[in-house]
Amino acid sequence: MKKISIKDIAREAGVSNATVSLVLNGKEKEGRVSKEVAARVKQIASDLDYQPNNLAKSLKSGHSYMIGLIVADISNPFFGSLAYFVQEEMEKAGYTVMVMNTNESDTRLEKIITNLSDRQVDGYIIVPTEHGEPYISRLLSTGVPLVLLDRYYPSLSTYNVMTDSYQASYQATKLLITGGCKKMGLISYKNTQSPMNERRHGFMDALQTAGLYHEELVKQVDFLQLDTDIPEAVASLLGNGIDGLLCAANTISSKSVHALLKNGKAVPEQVKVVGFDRSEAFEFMPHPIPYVQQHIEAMGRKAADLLIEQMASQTRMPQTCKFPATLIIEPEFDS
Amino acid sequence: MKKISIKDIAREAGVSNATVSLVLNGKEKEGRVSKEVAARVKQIASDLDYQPNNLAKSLKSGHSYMIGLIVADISNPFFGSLAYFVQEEMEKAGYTVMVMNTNESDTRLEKIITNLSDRQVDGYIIVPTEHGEPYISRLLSTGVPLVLLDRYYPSLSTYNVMTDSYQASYQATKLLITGGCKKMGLISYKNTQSPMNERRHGFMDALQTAGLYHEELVKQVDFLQLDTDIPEAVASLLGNGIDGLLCAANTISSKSVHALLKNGKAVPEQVKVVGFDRSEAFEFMPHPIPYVQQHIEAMGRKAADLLIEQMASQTRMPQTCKFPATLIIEPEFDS
DNA sequence: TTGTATGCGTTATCAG
DNA sequence: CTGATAACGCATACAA
Repeated sequence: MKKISIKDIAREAGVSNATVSLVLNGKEKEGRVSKEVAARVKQIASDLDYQPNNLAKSLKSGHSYMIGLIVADISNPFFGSLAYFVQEEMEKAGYTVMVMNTNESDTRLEKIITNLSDRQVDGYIIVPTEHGEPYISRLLSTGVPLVLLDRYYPSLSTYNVMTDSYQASYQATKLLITGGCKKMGLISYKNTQSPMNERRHGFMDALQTAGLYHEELVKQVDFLQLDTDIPEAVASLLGNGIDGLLCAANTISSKSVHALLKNGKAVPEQVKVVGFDRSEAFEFMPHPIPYVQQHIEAMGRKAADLLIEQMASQTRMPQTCKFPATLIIEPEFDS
Repeated sequence: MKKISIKDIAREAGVSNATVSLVLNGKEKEGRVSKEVAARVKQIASDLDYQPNNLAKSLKSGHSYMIGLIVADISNPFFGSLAYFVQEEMEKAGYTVMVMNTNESDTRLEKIITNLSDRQVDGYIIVPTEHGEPYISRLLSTGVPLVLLDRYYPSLSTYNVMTDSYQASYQATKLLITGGCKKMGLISYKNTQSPMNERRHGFMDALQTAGLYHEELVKQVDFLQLDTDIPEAVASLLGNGIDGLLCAANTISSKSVHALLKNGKAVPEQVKVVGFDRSEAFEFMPHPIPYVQQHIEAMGRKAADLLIEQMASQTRMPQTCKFPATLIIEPEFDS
């Protein structure tokens, strides 16, 4: 079952492969090929079930119509959904999306970039890892179209698409304050990147404005050790007598609430909780947990559009696009 | 910032590109190239930051070291995790994984296959859609290495990797029975493929053996309309007076429990529930929901290994690999 | 209107 | 030990 090429068609049709190429690329309009020949070639191509070799096409044309989407954790539905929308949007523009996974590892990021670059992808949408700046920087200097998603490096002038985490966090914290909390804690990731950082600052600023800030109530947990770090953080916060808690990521929320309940605290009667992004678990709480919702679809599509624009125009106008988050307060659940 | 090629190195080093190619591919051992030349070429290559063009390599060699992983719903953590492990395993063997998403659409499956095939991928791991058989069949006939994951078509002789859904379902149903349930319902997807089908039959057979089967208690809901279909199904089942419920997919479980509670039923006091795969929500129930756990990691790795084996040996020994599921009963949660 | 020749970046064959 | 040269499949400038 050998693959058949333009040559095979040319031989079969008794014309040159140049002619075949013209016909198959719809260039016969330009007064180039006679109707009869065109028809015959097309017929033979479909008879032989001809499939063009895009590798060769890309080699020739210099672009592959593939873009790389590099996410931090493909098993996290947040990134899964993001990937979904990016793919949908890129598909409309005729691009194929290769989804790759770093699992938050810088070395993997480097490898993946090398790999994709070797494969001549036309552009990148990247959720950068914490210390991946050098690799992104190098990529940037090659001039290849690039959009950073969900996080960015302040030191680099890139296209960025993300949630306004500061605003989101500030808003969420204010909800706790207006709800009557006097002593609030935060559990965030041990991560210095933009979103976590902004979430911490939004929290701290909101509290400072209200005169309620306590440094020791800002906890950071390790992405890879949630199961031990979170109960620990919660216990510590309870020791400090908190009556409110902000969880700075979807993966943190449910485990934190779980720990609170284990410690005999009623949520929200004794400790009010607000989270980032929805968790399936929330709707089973007698009093559902409010959360700030990121606009995943909008971000995914925007990132795709910015990339498409770059690839089309071959120019760069770096911009940071921040989407506001929406505070969601679900109705009471009457069981 | 033009890409530099073997030619550039050759010119710089004053040798032919053939020599450069030899050196860069580590073929200098075979008594082919002198040490000095080899060293110089390597030096220049790294100075110029040479990156090989894998497109050209693939064109020449006929394989791309890329494989396509086609999943049904990339935003579902089940497939996200599967993708994670497939990727990890393939990476070890030097392959890059392109993750693609059908969103359960047959036409998209067709498009994706065409697309990947155009790009000369070396193999496929596919979670097939309900009516995608013709496309898989066509692919199979080209002789390209292929593994079906999670689902399969009985009519096709393919490598298949999946959970033993029948056993899982049977086991789960027996748990309900031994728990004292007398009238049990099932909520599954409106889908005729292997896993759903087996889950239905495992359920029915377990009940029939116990003399407790009632045809009207087997419900099917639409993948795209869970929010309306599930409450409806639950209401209907409750109208029939069920005291036990099996949910045939992770996406069904939490919504079903939610609907039960809305209807004023205590879980599990009045209605016992068993699910497929873990849901974050489960651990917040005062009495956690037991579930059958699929071995996602094992399946992902196995699928990858089978594909690697096929690609390496160029031979085919179609086999169906069914992994047993594990019944998980979490400890009571004391809040 | 069609064919010839060339090149994209590699690798492989075969001379030298 | 090394260098031409052909070939992979396709697109295109140029000739005819």
